[in-house]
Amino acid sequence: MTERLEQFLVNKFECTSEEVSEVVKNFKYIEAAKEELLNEDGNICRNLYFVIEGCVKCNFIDANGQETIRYVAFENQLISSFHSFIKGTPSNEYITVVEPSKLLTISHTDFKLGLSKSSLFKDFYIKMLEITYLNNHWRIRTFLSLDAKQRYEYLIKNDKRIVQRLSNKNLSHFLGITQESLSRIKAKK
Amino acid sequence: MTERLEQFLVNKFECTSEEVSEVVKNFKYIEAAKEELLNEDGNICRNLYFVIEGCVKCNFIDANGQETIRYVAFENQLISSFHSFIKGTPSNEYITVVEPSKLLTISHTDFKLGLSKSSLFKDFYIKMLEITYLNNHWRIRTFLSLDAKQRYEYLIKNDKRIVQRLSNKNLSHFLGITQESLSRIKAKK
DNA sequence: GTGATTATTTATCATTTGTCAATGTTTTTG
DNA sequence: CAAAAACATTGACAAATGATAAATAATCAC
Repeated sequence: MTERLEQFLVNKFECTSEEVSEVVKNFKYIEAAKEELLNEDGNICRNLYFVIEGCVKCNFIDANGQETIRYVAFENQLISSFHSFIKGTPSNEYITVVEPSKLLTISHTDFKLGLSKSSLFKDFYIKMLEITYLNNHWRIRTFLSLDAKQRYEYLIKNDKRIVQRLSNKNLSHFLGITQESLSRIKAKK
Repeated sequence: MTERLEQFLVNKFECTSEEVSEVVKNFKYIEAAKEELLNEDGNICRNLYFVIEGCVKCNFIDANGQETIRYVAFENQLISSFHSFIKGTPSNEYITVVEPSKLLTISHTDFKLGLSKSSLFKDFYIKMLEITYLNNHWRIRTFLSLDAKQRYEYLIKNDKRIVQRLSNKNLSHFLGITQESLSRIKAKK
């Protein structure tokens, strides 16, 4: 079940399949049902996930019960409550399965071990952080300079999967607006 | 002029001063005047900067002439148009000096060279990406779940330097609102 | 399949934020 | 120092978004 991750790594790095399997062998395969929580708000996030198939979100609920979605991962994307994973401090968000999913997962312990032993593993980590950076960069940029409607149109243009596969509710929470606002935006088009 | 960077590295890593100087020797000292552009929108950003003293911002101007500030660096912080620096593609933002500044800078070429030669340099890069991740995480989170007033109060509580040292105009552009809105928020308190 | 639950849309009204304009204040520059 | 430019505040109004409620529509659980 690790072909997808291997392929992902081969695409991102120039390296042999032996090197790739050096990284991949540390991951283990799991399946997760819709609405399953891979980590809970308040707990230290000790795992990193790679989505083979399905959809997983990082989300949190504020004092008024309002949900917000910080990040969504589909096929061939990595997901974790990374601030918690990095620092070993409690997370402030959930990791919630959105669609029934097939995942590869690695524990923080194995991750650190891999980093200390393998140079390719370190390169993998750097590449992962770089990809994450680029993603966050655009997320910040769109929030800074676009209104809700423009952010919605940005997603349609640049990340259509999110618009197509998330429910309106989830999509609105990813955009940082209410369901009702998203309904109006879609109606007005 | 490299003591600050050395100290920064010693604080962040457990390593000897010889190891630190291995990284630091690749940086060179420059001074920059207020309003000086370290990189321009459309150009590939080929340098990374460490602020010894002063203040530098990453900002962009939209079609209506509206400025937005994506990131601000003060003393002991790194700054670059990192998406451009990483991928070697044209930047979509300026790097603008806010206060007269003393900086250390390293070219992308020397950075890559350092990465390929020194293991500590790779660790430095990982640490830098992690710090940047944490920063972006909070920036995204506040935009998703807080309104302008709450974001302003968040800054006062968690990053007072930004409120104290930026002009109202710059601060409002960092918060993603207009100067007028910020004025009203401050008046209402 | 049916009832219960959840999601979506629509409408109304309140609040926040943006736009434009006017004015006062501070900073820059010659 | 004085004029000019940039910045900050305030007010009036417009547009965007949130809150609440109600009516469908879709999905889930038994």
